[in-house]
Amino acid sequence: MAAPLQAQTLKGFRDYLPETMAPRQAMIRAIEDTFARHGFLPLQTPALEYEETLMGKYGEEGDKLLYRFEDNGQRRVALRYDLTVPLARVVAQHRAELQLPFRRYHIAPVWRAEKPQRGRFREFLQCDADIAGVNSPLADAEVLVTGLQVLRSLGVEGARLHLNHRDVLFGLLELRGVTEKPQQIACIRAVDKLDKIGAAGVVAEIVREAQLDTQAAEQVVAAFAPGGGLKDLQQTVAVAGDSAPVLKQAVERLEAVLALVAAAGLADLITVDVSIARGLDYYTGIIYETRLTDPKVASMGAVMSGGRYDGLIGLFSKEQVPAVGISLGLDRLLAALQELGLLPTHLARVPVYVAVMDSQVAGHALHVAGLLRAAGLRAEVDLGGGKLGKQFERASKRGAQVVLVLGSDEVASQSAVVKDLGSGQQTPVSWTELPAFVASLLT
RNA sequence: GUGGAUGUAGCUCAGCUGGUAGAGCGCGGGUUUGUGGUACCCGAUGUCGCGGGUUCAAAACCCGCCAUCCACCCCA
Repeated sequence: MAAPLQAQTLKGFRDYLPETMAPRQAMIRAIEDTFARHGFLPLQTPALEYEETLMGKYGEEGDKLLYRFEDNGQRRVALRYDLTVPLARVVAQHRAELQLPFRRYHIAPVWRAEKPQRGRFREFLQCDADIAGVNSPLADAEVLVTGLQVLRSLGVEGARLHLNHRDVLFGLLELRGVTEKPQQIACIRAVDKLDKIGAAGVVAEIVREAQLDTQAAEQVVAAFAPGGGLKDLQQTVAVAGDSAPVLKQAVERLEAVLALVAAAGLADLITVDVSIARGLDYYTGIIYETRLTDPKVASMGAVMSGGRYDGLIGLFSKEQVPAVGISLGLDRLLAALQELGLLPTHLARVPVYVAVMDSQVAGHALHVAGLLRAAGLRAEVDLGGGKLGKQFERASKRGAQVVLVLGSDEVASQSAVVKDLGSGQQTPVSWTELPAFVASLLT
């Protein structure tokens, strides 16, 4: 006999066994439901796109991480890297059929050829909600509120959304005399690491990467340093006055968005954080990331982020269409929750087990199981046969909560013995009473 | 892409300075009659990641490869 094939998954790709898939699916449903309740409609797009659709949208690094290849018709194609660029393509391509503002949600896997790490995979599920067609604080706030409500509906505690604005970054730098784009980007990259390598480390990196002198670098860091909250920004604006119009406008935008989120009762989940940089590729307005505060999983990075991208759709169309969105990385969130022991385990178990005394009653067992299933209860029928003790053993090993025993006596009286495996108590119940009785045991 | 750590039964791991492998959990069977989980008894586990080398002898030492994890980079 030939040796069996190697059973293996690709690096960075994973199987989701029921133990993780069951809670994962419950989360997906909750997210979808929350998106829908916030007025977003479902959209789906192909996993594969033309290479040129995706190339150059994510920056140098991003291009390297695209899965690219040639299809059987010699077309250059790539697996989607996110859900935002496909959305931009859709809005441009179906512009005539869509009514603006267009609100869509999209839950689907994306692929990035990165080096896998804890909480970082090559295939992972993104859950996005975006609004195309409106550039306003209200649209920004609507998207943020939706995202925060999603986290709430998932029961995620200890998450914090760090909000910033792209023009705050550039405005602060220009105020310090850093006006060259490459220098600005180098500075922003460095500042992004403030909480990781400290102020001195950031100064060093700016001197090295942006070729500023130490004094200038220190000034830059000072502009971002002291926690970098909204108050610091407002103070900076007050001092700078009209000499920093871009900065002023960005800060006003942040104020407006924050006020709206506060009115929705979610202010305590958001803080302004000028050190948030994010990909500078297509973002043009607010940017943000959401991190879990528990130190055990803080290093896994952001679980939900996004921002405003008013120029992206225009790349695919003559018309400029502003847009803003949020993106939740479900598999990273799931990995974090799993590590924190916050995933429910009961979902991967079937609560009702129907024992079958002998083959004579098999048909009746199916009938009884059917009564429960019709009532919305999850039930499985024993398939292994054998002694009743064996069947009970299987039931409890599988995590069932209730076992129904069905023998010829029970069939004769149109009843079943219902045993609660938790308490050990058992009761004979007629078939008509069965669904209600079992349901009462499961609550 | 750069640097570091790890790789022994399904899982978590032990195996001291080289003498061809162990534990716990899990798994299978049993403790007779239509009752599981707890207890007791018995049992099977394995190219010691892969390929070379050193040696009388390698799971252990050396080299290469692969995989996983961690940090950097970047990100969800």
